[in-house]
Amino acid sequence: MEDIIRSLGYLTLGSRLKRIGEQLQADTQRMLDGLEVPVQSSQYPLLAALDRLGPLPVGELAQSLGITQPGVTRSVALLTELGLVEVVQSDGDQRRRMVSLTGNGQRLVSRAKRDVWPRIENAVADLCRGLTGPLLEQLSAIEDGLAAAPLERRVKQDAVP
Amino acid sequence: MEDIIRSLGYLTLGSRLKRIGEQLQADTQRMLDGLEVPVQSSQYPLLAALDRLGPLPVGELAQSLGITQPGVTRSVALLTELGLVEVVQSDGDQRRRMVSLTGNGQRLVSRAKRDVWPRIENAVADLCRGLTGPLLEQLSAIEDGLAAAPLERRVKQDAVP
DNA sequence: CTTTGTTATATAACATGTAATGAACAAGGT
DNA sequence: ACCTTGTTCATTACATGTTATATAACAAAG
Repeated sequence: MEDIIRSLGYLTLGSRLKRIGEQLQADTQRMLDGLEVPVQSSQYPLLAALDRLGPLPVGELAQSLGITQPGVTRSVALLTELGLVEVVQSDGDQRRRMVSLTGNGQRLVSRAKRDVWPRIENAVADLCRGLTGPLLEQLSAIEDGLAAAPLERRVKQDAVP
Repeated sequence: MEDIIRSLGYLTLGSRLKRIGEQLQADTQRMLDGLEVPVQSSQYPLLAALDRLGPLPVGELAQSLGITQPGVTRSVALLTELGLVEVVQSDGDQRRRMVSLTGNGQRLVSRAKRDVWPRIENAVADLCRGLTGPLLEQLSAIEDGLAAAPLERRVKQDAVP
């Protein structure tokens, strides 16, 4: 069965990148399923941003993640519900709402940084190992690689000694 | 403002691909807005698949697009509503529903193939021109390129002489 | 020819992106 | 002191992907 998105080349590059991204996220999700944490893989960038940059207002969080503000507002509401982040009114400007990690959120990120993220990085690096050449060929190699062995089967057991 | 998704490298490759794909689709949408057709850019792959492969049952359409069957069912309902595709029961197996382009759908695809798709392909090819090297660097170049000049400003006026 | 498993599609519920709009607040000129 | 205007965030409506499940049609076996 011909893969149309692949056949159409540059014309459907957007659809193709989106599709590969979704597949990678789904694979990553399966790697995370072992943890007892009820957080989707797509929420980790937000947590990582707070961990890396410290408390941020909603708008700057959106900028640093490259998504729009309503998306951040919704994710923050979800993660607040889960007790992983909290929101306080800014001291100066009453419009700004500073988002920060809670203790639980900080603990989750620390654990992920130690136990999980290195595995994911290794698995993706393994998937992309040796890739060179034109973009479309690299994408085909990634698609073929994921079909042959999804991320969760690319974890090196000695990745975190 | 640091771009977290970009900074995290392989760890967030999935989010990054998805984000670039969405941006490309949005740019493409703006290139299509000149047409009077109320079809989102994301629907074109389905139309292209029918044009290229002929009438297909829902399941095979899903396979050829690399998405799941419920997604196809919904898109087919939408495009049927717009009069661009139609569904007939298969002759043999009454479970299968063959999807095909209507006259209007065929005309839309023909027009797109002649007037619009070459421009999009050219614009994306221009964006990706000269890209080589590791995947993450190519992605950065694409992000920078889109920020510098979105697709709609990359259309060569003589692309379709 | 009924029962039982499989296949094809539809439907519902959810996730997560977008754009558009409105409310609250800040800031500046008169 | 007030308007006006811009900024920040929440809310709503939509698009489009997913998974899980229901339903209908077919196939195979007694």
